[in-house]
Amino acid sequence: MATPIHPKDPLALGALKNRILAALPHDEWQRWSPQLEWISMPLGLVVYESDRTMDYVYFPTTAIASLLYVMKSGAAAEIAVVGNEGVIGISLFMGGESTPSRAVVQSAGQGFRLLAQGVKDEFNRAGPAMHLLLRYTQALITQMAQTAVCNRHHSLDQQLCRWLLTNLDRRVGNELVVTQELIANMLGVRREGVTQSAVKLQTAGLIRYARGHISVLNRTGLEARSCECYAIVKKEYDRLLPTKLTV
Amino acid sequence: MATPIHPKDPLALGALKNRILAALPHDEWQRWSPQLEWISMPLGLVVYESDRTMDYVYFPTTAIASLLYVMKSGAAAEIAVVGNEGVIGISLFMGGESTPSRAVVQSAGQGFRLLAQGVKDEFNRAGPAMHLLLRYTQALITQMAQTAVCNRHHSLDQQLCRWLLTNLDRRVGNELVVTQELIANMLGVRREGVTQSAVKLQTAGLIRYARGHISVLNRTGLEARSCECYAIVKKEYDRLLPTKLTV
DNA sequence: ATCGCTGTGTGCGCCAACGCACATACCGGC
DNA sequence: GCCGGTATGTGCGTTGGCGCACACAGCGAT
Repeated sequence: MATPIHPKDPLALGALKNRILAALPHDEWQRWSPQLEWISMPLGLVVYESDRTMDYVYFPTTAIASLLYVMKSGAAAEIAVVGNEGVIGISLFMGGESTPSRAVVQSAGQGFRLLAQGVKDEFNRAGPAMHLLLRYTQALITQMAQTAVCNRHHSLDQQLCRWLLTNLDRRVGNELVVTQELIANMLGVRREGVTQSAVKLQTAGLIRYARGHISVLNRTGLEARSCECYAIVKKEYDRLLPTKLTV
Repeated sequence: MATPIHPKDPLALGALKNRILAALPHDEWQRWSPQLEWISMPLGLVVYESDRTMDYVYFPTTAIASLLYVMKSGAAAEIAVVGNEGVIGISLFMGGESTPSRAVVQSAGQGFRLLAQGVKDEFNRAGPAMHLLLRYTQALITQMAQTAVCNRHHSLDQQLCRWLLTNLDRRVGNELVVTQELIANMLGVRREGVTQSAVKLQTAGLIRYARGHISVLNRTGLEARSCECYAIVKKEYDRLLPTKLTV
């Protein structure tokens, strides 16, 4: 289930940057590759809207999206993050076709997309691709569950560390391009609260930031300040998904 | 996908009390029924332990279980509730075999169980039963996601209303047998906080309670005091799962 | 060089929920 | 009828995060 494919095909090279696509066996890849569309995913792109049937599933490579629920009051809260390890639009193969939540690109980048019918067809073969998607879905479930726990019990300081680490894992390098305002929106807290926590982290020498750029200077330090939720979720992703990316 | 089966078979009569089992088509029911085991699920039964491979999946009929995560500190938080509408042990067919969370019977009752291999075999047929289980899983995902949002933004008063309604939906009658202490544990809050909210609800004439028994006197009133989360989740369950129970 | 917009820093009063400490009330068993 | 355990009620000081208000700092456009 883990043989990377077509190392000389430029499409495959891109696809290797997504953990799901990279894990597709040869036959599955043969069927998928002609249908994959390489796209740009700019900041703020609404990948899918709540209660709307989706047309595509998305496999981010360098982009990162947040699944979030927007309340009637307008306040929002992030439910999960999907980056190069996953796929956006699981409800297409889970059978519901839509969800009450929304997916928004929170860090611009690229990705692939695949027409809804394409995934469904592949899923209905009940082969390795289906099992891969289901295992990913279970990992996503764990992330959501842990988010619920985290929202209940952990401090903003801890949650900020977790958020930074979760996003860092889905990027190359040690820099995040995101404002404190945006982080606050994702976490569902006040911008001022994020500032205060960020000041602490910067004072402690763990991060350095300025106007929408955050550099992580001491990853281990962040992990130590984070709550257990980060490690729990990461462990589940590593357990459930084959082969980490090498690209 | 929705034809109830064998109305004269006592096993089927019991199974009709679980929304998943009740929705099984005839052929699927023929295969499952010999393997189903009717069991009692007492209060406190740990249906599955975190990170342990499960041996069975469970289909509660009158029992209700909570999926919860217990932190290193010992504090816990409920992630989702599973009662007669669902199945406990989705990780068996999702492919992960275990989860970091735990399932505990929170309201004693009965249910059916089915050996792990039985569900897997059925699931691998990729037929109606698989699609039914996946749609249920999506509903469960929605519940978890909404729990995350709720934990972030809503007051204890609102969350208590939601919890009562969620549990009421999985029981017959208008009475819950549960202590405030237990509710507090599930919600991940202080027992005193639950008392204070409960006093308000009783004063408002919405509920009446004494020593572990709560009677709901005014369901509509509870719905009005609850946050939007309750309705969102209920709507998704009704959308994703066929045919409400008639028994 | 200046203006304006965006992003960050900080102070202040407020409130929900917390931790702790007890008081009371009910129920079952001897 | 009493006793002990369980369930619920209540007060008090603390605290993390909120809402608001405003100061300041960097960066780009004219």
